[in-house]
Amino acid sequence: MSNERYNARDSEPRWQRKWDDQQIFSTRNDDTRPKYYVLEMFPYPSGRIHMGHVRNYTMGDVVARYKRAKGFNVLHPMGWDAFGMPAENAAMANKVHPKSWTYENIATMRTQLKSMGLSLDWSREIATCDPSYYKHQQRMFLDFLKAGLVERKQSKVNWDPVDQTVLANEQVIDGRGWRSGALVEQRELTQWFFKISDYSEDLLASLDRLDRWPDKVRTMQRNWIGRSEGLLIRFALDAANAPAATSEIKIFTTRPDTLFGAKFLALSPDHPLSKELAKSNPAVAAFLEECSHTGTAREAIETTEKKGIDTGLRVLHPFDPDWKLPVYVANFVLMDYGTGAIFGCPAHDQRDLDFVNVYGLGNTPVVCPEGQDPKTFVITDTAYDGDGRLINSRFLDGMTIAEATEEVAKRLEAATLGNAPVGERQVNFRLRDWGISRQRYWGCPIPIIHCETCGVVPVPVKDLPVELPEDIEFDRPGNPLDRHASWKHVNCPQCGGKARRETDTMDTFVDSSWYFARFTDPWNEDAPTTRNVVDRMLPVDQYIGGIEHAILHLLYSRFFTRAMKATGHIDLDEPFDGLFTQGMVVHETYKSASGAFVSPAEINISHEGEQRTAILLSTGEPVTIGPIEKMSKSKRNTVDPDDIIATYGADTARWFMLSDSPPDRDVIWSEESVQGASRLVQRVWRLVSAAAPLLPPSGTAIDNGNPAAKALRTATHQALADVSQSIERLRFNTAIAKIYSFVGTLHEVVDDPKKPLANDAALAAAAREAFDVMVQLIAPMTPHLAEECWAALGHQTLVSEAAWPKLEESLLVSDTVTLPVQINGKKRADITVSRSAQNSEIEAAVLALDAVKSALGGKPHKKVIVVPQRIVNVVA
RNA sequence: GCGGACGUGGCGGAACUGGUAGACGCAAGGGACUUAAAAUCCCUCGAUGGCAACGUCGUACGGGUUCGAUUCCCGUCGUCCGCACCA
Repeated sequence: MSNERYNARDSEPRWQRKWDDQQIFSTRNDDTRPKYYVLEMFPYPSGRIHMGHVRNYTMGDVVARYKRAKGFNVLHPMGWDAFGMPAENAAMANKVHPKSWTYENIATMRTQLKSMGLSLDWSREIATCDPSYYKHQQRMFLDFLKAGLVERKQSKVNWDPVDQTVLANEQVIDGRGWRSGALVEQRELTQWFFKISDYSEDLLASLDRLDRWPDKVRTMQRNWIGRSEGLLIRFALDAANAPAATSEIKIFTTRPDTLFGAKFLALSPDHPLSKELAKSNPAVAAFLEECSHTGTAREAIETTEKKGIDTGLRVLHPFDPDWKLPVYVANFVLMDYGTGAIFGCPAHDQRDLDFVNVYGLGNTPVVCPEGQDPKTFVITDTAYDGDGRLINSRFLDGMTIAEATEEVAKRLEAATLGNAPVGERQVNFRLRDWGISRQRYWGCPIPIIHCETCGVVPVPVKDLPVELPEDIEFDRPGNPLDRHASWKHVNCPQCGGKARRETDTMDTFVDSSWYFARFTDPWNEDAPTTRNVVDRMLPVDQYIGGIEHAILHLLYSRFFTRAMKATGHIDLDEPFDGLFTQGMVVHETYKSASGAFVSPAEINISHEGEQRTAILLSTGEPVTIGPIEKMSKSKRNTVDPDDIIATYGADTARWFMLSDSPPDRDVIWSEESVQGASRLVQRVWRLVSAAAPLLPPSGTAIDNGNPAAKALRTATHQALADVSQSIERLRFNTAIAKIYSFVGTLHEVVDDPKKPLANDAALAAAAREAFDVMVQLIAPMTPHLAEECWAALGHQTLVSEAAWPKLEESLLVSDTVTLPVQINGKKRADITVSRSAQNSEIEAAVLALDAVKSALGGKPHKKVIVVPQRIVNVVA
């Protein structure tokens, strides 16, 4: 065999140039073949690509290359999610302009991505920070505004004191900013909102149809949208001490059946009535003040006791005007869910029970578990929220929860208070509107002008884009746009008078909510989309990215697509037909004796039997091998893709990323496994080099009558079938395993000491087919190696442009089939029978087997189960 | 607390809708080639008993359904993820 090693460093740039020169990956919008849109979540240009990118883009590239070979018009673009805080932080720290910082990073990362050999259409590259992109985003903002999908309102917002900006609910994790990690504060600000809640019902219901999404993501979105059905009940205030302007309190409940167990009503501290009462009641005012200091962090919520204050108000029970309930303000009632007020049924709600146990209001059980004697059913410290039948509830007694719920709803719908019904069925959602205002410079300006006389005035479309000024200072915290000397001072487009620009910019999640649509025609300067193009190229057929976007980005994009539909920019509801969430790249951690983390490049690992020990290369001191964790700079367990590509080549990195773990699970990066991948690359090259001179031209007729040739063909087409199916299902690790096996088979053929390839024309012809197919099978994963092998096999074309081999299914079916024979479920023998054998024939043949006879020991068998083409089981 | 996923050799993992458990890779051990090393090639590799043929056990644990269970059902334990005072 050839001793010449495959030289990735020489080969890879050569093939990349060739693909580039021939523009084979640029996609034409007028191509009439069926389209297939493959998209990986576009990167934030942080500086350099990391292994997570390598994994993500390799997976997408395999799908893109495979679908291209299968004859689809594949759209596989790349761009940059280029606005965001880090650019401003860099500006503050290093005195570089966010724009130049961003574009320099893009240039670096583009070069890195190109060195991976991705089949991307770079002619469609976009950066969201480019005015040619955000111009259209501003246009859509104005369209959404006109369509009533944008709202400006004062609201309590999550304020990140470190980044000095507002955060959406989705961006607050455990009470902390998702980026800064700072404890989030509550502030009252006037903000722009996208009315995502208009689509709550649709966003929820449509999840059922997204059957090519992971269940996990759908479940997370369902929980986030949080639909619950219940009853809105209006409680009349006891006129004796009701405030002048108020005669009722509205509450929302999902348990109207427990109405006879009510002990109190409770208002949120933020409820308008609470605030009203505070004006004349110092005790209430003091309580509200106390509540405003309670944190929103999870720990604060868990440890805060249930507290309240009796307002002195009383309400009348809807079914009994003589039954009066006290009205409290309570710290555990949320203003932004339901009506901001509840009725408390302590026996069947733990929070209510904790509350009454503090204030001594008692409880009355009204739902009794089946089989329990109502007379002995007592609630003390644990509320009962299970099934049962109603007790202590007058006309509801004996009903199930569902029956009682329905009965209460019916009666209260029929009853009136003033001239409106007392009860009203209502559906509530947890999902809030999406606050998009950010007090930052490096974002898309909100195209609005505030005029003293005209109020809020949209920037006329002809004046778009509203461009960011470039002369900007980052010497102080806060929004630099607001401090700019001239930028915000403009004339009102309506009256011409003095006016002020909106200085807030949009949340960067707006930028990424429609980029997939822009990729379909990034050249259109007049509109965000070109309708006859976007409607044909979308939806994205396969979207690939990290699970961390399960709610934020994926929910926003689903909303944005609907809003674009409502404003005529697209005809589509769901942007992503198939979604795949890939796992992380993780690595061992290492610590020196001093306890500091050490990077993998600084150490050497040696084996003593199964023991692994590590030492520091520089000093020889021992290093502790720590747990496997997500690659991160702080743990110093990162591996730079550039180093790997320089040492082993992009194909090795790609192959490794696909091989070890299922793509949705974490993959452990290890030096040994990378070397395994590298071995495969070299092995394929050696094999092809050795075989090429012995093979007849492609297309040479094969004599299937030759048993060795037939066997090889069967192996070839089995591999083709298995690998194709694995790629279709995104099971890259099993595709890789099949390729390893098939390469092993080819190795046996080439390495056979009898050298039949040189002497057996039929086998050589079958081997030609086998090698051609093998190279095509590896082409989506290791495209450079595949091109090199394809050329070595005498092809004048590019394997990247070759059609996927045609499967000959007849080769996969043999005349005979070997069935395992079990006795009582344990395998004892094999039997080879004709494929068309009748069950009775098989049964007789099996019973005649020596192994079966001896296992039965002369005793009769009970029965024989024959599963055709699968297995035979003898029941003794 | 609620919801979801998962638990298979020394390790990553495979096993289509219940049908030969451990494919493929990594690590390890033995051997060939070499002056030597690297590279490459061959063999072994779940546990246990046996010289061997072969047998027994084995997919977190305990039950169940079935001719047959890693797969389905019930319970227990553990790990991970998401949400969380949502009425």
